[in-house]
Amino acid sequence: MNQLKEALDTLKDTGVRITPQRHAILEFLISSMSHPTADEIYKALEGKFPNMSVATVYNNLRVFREVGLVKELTYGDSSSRFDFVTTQHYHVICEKCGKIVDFHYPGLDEVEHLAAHVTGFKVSTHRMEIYGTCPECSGKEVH
Amino acid sequence: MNQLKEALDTLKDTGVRITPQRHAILEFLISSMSHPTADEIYKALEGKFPNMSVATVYNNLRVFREVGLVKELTYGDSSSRFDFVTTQHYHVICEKCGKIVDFHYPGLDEVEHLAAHVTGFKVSTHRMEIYGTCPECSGKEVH
DNA sequence: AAAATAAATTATAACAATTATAATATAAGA
DNA sequence: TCTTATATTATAATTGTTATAATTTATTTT
Ligand SMILES: [Mn+2]
Ligand SMILES: [Mn+2]
Ligand SMILES: [Zn+2]
Ligand SMILES: [Zn+2]
Repeated sequence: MNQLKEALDTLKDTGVRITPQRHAILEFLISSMSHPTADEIYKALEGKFPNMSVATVYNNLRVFREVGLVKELTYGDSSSRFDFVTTQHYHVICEKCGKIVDFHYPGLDEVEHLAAHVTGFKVSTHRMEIYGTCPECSGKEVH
Repeated sequence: MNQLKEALDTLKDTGVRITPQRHAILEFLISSMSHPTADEIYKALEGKFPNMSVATVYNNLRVFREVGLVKELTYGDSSSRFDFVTTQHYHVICEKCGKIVDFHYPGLDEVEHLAAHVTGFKVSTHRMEIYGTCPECSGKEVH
C-alpha cells in the first residue's frame, strides 16, 4: 500500500542509510508518477535542498537501482530516465514530444527462450519499447 | 548481391556525394559484419585516411542513417554502434563482454497493434533486445 | 550521552561521446 | 575546365555522468 514506507524498509533491510535527500528523491519518484531524469529530480528538489549536489542525485539513483527500487531507462545520447519499480511493464514513447507511457503486456518469455536456444546465451533479461506519436501530438498535425 | 554497389546507388539516388571517406566507411561496415562504434571505424580507417576527422565518421554515419543504409544501436552512456542494414533482425547482447549477436525473429506486430490500441499512439516502430551471457563468457566461469 | 567510525554529501574537476564552427578542399554538373 | 554546393578537417564547445577529496552526518560503540 504505502510505497514510500516499503521503499524505506527495503533500504533499511539492505543496510542503506536513510538520509533526507534519499527520502525526498524517493518521495518525488513515487509521487511524480512519471519517468524523470536525474536533472529533473535535482531541479524539483532544489527548493527543499538548495545545497544538494547533482552528484547526490546520481549516486542515490544508482543505489536505488542496485537495490531494485528503480529501473534506469537509457536512451542514446540523452539523459537516462528513472522509473520507480512497481510491476513489470513496457513503455510506449512519443517520438515528437518524448512522452513515456506505461504499457502492460506479458513478458516475452517465448522470445527469450528461442534466443537462448538459437544463440547459446544464458538469457537474463530483455528490453522492449514501442515508438510512435502520441494522441496529443497526432492531433496537432496539419490535415 | 553486391551490397556496396547497392549502397552507393542509394547515395547517388538521394543526392549524397560519394567521397573516398564515405566509400571506405561503407566498405568497412559491410565487410566487418559486426556492429562497430564510430571510433572503431575511425581507428580502422586511419591507416588509409591518416587525416580523416572523427567528425567525418560521425557526420557520415548520420547521413547513412538518414538514407536508411545503417541502423544506429544506442546504449545508455556508452558509444552508439552501427549496423549495416540488410534484413530486419534483433540483437542478443552479452552483459559480460559486450558482444552483439544477430537474432532473427518475426517482428512483434501483435505487440505494436495492442500498444496502439491501448494507448492511442500511432505506432511507427519498436526496439527489442535480449541480454545475457554468451557461451564464451559462460565457459570462463568458475564451477 | 559522548566518542568513534563508517557512510553520505558537497563542490569541483575530469571524462567521454558527440556536435558545432569556420576555414579549406573537393565532387559533380554546366 | 569552371563553378558552386557540399564535404572534410581541425578544433572548440557541449552534455551527461563519474571521480575526487574535504566536510558533514548517521549509526555503532563505549
Ligand atoms: Mn514506467
Ligand atoms: Mn545486427
Ligand atoms: Zn507526443
Ligand atoms: Zn561474452
